[in-house]
Amino acid sequence: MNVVTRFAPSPTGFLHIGGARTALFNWLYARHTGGKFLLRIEDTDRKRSTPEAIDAILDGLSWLGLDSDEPPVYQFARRDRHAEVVRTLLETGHAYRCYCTPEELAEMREKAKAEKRSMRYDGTWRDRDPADAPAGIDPVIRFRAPQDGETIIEDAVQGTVTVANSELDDLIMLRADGTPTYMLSVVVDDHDMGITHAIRGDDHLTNAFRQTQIFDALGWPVPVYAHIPLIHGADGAKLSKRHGALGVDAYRDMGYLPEALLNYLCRLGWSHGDDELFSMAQAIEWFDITDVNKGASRFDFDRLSNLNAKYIDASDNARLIELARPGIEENIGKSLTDAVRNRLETGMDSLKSRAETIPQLVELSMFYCFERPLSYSEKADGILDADARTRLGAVHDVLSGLSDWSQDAIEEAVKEYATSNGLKLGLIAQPLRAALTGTNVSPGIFEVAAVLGRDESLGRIADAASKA
RNA sequence: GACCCCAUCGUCUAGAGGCCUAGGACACCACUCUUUCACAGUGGAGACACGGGUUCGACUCCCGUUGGGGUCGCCA
Repeated sequence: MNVVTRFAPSPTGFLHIGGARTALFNWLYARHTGGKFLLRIEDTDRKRSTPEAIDAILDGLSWLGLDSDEPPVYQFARRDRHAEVVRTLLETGHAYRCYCTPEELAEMREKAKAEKRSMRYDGTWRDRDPADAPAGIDPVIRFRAPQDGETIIEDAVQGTVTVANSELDDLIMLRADGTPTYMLSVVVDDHDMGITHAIRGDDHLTNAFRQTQIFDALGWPVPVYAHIPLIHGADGAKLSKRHGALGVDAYRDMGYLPEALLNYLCRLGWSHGDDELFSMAQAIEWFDITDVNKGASRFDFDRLSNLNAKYIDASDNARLIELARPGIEENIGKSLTDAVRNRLETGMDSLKSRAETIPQLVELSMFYCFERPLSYSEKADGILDADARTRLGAVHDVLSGLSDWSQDAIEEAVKEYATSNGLKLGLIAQPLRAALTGTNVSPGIFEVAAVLGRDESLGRIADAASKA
């Protein structure tokens, strides 16, 4: 079988993290099987669908590299086809017109709630004579659902799930204004697009029963359903903005790399033995939809950050500088000079192993970018007491005499000075760090001095030595 | 409330009846490395929700309880 999967978001907001994972699993499964991955924008709700949301979703997918094999299908554009299918259903007796008003339905709902039942359309118009139709009311068209027996779905993730048909009511397929509803459109589009596997969130599980019934009424084959568990927040409750239900663009802005997010998302509800860090190429090779877990998992920023740190460390320096540049330039209020860029390029190797996110990388890099005189952090300020400043003055003199400004030469000179004066290296290294970086946290101080260059280093040391 | 689904360390998970003295990763704690901070390395603490079955033997199978989640729109 040629596998065809799809991601079918409704464009009512950004591409959130759960949607991203749904897209990822569909994409992985299609790539794994050599099938196709399609995209369908479910924009039949005209009131809530926006072009901005469509762009946000498309941007999010492309940032993650979840490319679809064909241009997206816009569901609303297919409304005539949907209406046509409803007409067929009407002709074959699988559908009927219902003249209940929204108010009457609301009443029904209220009553059901009061009686602690779930709301089910009572079938008022199911077998009623169309001649009874009240004037002036545009009817909706409902599906004539089977009332006896049960509907079974063989879910690739959830297993066999059965529900009594008496639990399901006659859903609306065509609204009073003639537009199709989701339940009908999905069935028609999945069929017409040749979808073989519908991989989607767990929240659609109950919809699968009704969609199965519609497929059956139409005599169409039902796709393989795979309902993947939802992602919860850190507290186990539904994902809210507070704990991660953000658009993928927010993760980009927070400084996460797409490959880190992808790797993390893969491990939420799916695993390949003990493998934690792997490429999408490996995931494609390993992924199978039947290996997805049934239980919901919680979103954990710590794990994402940990993964992100590894991907940052593995990224090439030019890319990291580009990613950090906007943040750096905002801090220094101007664009990067070549001199600064050079420092970043040589210093990046030891900078990047310290950062979990791009903003952290920016923060760690700033001391290479600021111009003299540096401002000192509270801790750096504390380190630079009178004694330290005196020692710095002496170190300045020693280093001024160096003919070779290499990391090794600087280290050797400083160490020699320390030993000959009976000073612990820390008493010099820490003030040196404060002087050169304005902070108390940085890569190795001799490396920093080497990267900064002779003039800049000496200048910064002199600044600190003479500071008030 | 009704229906459906789920249940291994705090979190993500490995585990397809004996391989389990339940493994790995994140987080946490200690130590090593680094006279900083990280990275890395070593070690530690930490779980099969509960109760019944089935079986010679259950984390693994069945039932129930509890807990969690989803759905119940002329939204998708």
